[in-house]
Amino acid sequence: MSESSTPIIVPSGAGPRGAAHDELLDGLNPQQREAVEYRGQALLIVAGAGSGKTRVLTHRIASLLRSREAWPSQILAITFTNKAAGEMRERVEQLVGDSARGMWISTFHSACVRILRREAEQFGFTKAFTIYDSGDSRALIKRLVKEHEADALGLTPASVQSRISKLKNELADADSYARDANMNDPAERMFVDLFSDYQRQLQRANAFDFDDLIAQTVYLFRAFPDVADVYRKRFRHILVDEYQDTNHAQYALIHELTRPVQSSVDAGGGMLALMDEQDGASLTVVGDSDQSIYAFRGADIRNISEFERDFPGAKVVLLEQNYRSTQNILTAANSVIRNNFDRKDKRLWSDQGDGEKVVGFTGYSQHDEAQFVADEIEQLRRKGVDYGQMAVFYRTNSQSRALEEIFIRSAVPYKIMGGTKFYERQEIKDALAYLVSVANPADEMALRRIINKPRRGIGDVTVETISGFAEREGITFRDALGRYAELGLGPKLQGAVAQLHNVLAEASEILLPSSGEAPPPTSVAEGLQVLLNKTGYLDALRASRDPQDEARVENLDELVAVTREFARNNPEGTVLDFLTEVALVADSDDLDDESGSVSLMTLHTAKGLEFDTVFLTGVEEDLIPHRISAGEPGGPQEERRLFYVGITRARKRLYLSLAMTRAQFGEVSAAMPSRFLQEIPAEIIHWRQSPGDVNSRGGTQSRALNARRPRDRWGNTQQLPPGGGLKPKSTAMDRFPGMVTNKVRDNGDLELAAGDRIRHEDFGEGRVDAVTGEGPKRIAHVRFDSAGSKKLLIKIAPITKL
DNA sequence: TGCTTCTATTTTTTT
DNA sequence: AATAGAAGCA
Repeated sequence: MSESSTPIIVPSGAGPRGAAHDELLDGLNPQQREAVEYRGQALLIVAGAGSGKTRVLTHRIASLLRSREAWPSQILAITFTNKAAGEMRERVEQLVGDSARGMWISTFHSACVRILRREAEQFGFTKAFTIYDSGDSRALIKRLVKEHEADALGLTPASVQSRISKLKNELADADSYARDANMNDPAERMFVDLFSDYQRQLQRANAFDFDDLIAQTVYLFRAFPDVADVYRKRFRHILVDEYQDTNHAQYALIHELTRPVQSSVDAGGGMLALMDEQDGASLTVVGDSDQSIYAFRGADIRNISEFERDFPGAKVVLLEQNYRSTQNILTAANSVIRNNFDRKDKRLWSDQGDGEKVVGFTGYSQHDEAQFVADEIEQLRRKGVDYGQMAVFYRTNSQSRALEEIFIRSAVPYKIMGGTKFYERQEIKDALAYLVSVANPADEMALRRIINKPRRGIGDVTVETISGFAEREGITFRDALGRYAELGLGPKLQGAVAQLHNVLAEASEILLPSSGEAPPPTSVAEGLQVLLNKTGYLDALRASRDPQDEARVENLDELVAVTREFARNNPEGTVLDFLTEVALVADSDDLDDESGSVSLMTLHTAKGLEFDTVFLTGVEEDLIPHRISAGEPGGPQEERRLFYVGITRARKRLYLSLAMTRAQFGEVSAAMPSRFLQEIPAEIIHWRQSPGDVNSRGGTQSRALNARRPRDRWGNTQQLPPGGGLKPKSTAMDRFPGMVTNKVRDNGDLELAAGDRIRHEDFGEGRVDAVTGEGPKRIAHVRFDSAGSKKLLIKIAPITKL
């Protein structure tokens, strides 16, 4: 690439990289240094798991800033999660101090929202646009599918949604799709109709869905080169983390941003004084194709594997030394990932020594497995390992239930990352829909959601009446509410509509004062409370006899607390800023890590994190690799990468566990050990209880237990125990002294003291060593005669005092 | 319109 | 097993 004829914005080029840099390079290995110091248009850092890539990235940024090669405002760093962004910002701040302020360090999505809020007016949106999460867009699609009666053609809301999402990630729209589709097929025609209708509705509601945030930004840049140039001139150094997980739209966005700027400089008086070409921004990407686990949402591994082709002259740096894990853990990881063909061979190594062996365990049921995990956690805790340094991973969110149940009973403090998100709860979505209805009156979806919550007697019929009126008059649905007297409704309904309208108007005055003054920081909390109280939403919940509604009230209290917290952190923040944050911040980004608890999360959420001790549970066929992945192209390989990601999160101790039977859909079925287990060399696994142990033949072959299930899928029923039948038939149960049944009770008032003897339904008799905690959280520390020491939550443990 | 009851479906992963 | 949606009835 040609040298840039450096224009105004770029600070004077690099001075000799001397003394000032040394401390930034301290403690880095030669490859890491190279990655920090390289200066050029394009740099690919192939960073194996635990190879210190965040360190390299932050030091690279710091190095650019310190040498005055870049101002903070010229740096754009993109990560995949808000949490990663926050961490990166913090670490850069540690290196360079306050000057980190002006940098953009954010996710693709938040960066795009920021750009779109500024530029929305360019193409038919307002800056008050709302962001539809997948639930919102599913609701909209569902309505459209119904209206078009598309189900008759075999189109379900779910399938339509995922197809639209995939297409958007490929930057296709309804028109471009229609050009290549077989339009003789009525189902295809219908899909195209739905797609374009969906897009029309979004536009009308002044809303973007998740995929639009990226795709529409690309569209904006392509349609308005002047706008794009503003950002191209501004961002001179772009850094992208987890590049292997970018999809086509994200790739295109990066491409647009790194284009050379071909712009005229306005010399004043409308005269174009000189044409100036400036090189595109320098691009640094970091990634590891072995950790690509988001193909299902359009991530294209080719973005990284063809980087050198896309950016000719790109420099590639390989980081293979792992600073995180012991050699045994790395050996396990390497020997698993090796089985993926079509990958560049890469071997992580460590100089930390072998460390402990990987521990394997096979439980009878998922409860049994969970009990093993809980016991092991307690034992490690007694040895001084912090709860916060232990994590439990699983493939699917539903697996967290059994773990949670046992953890509660065993008084293991835990937190679940991700999963059913706070912001996806009904009552929270309702409350947010109220805020949206005020902030973005064009959003009919939000209004429809809350128009009859709480019950106002406004049903489908009335909604359609209002909608029809709005259409005839050419006004928005929201405005139609304001003209309640003209809707031709009965007096009761008219009153209900009028009341809703008035509350919305009142909240609007608080949140977006018509005087044009900036609302005070407390306005969001205030507005929300007005909406919840004066609409009667809270009253309805309080009056309800559904016990769940009590929890809903608490959740709403918490939401109000969140708005207050938001106001503290963002004194200038408006209701729009609040809604944006809520839409884009996943629960896994929860920044206040309660360091005193064990983290539970899916393997996907685990990416990018690390823990001293990792429990990888449910290592079974049909779970990992997941059954559904088998049919998908590249599915099994992606599952293997996912397993690999899980293994490489562990620093010192890795546990792999599975269960012989697993309950799913309310039915218990036999489970088989995952094929991935066999890929790990036997000598580095120490099986506390191997699948072979539980196999009635006592063989080493991995087979499912012949549990007393009539529907054992191999048709086996019972077999003789290894000993040849001297003892009565051994059932699998004999081998599980710690097996757990599924009973929960309430012994809220059971009084226990040290020295008491108790009987536990699963663990037998034992002696109480100590009682700690208060009230409903009282915990008994019990030494059982046969099952060892355990902590039990007295309130719910199945125990009786003897 | 709203409540109750019955039925069908779900669980792959997420910004 | 749990829940959301549909259908049926008041």
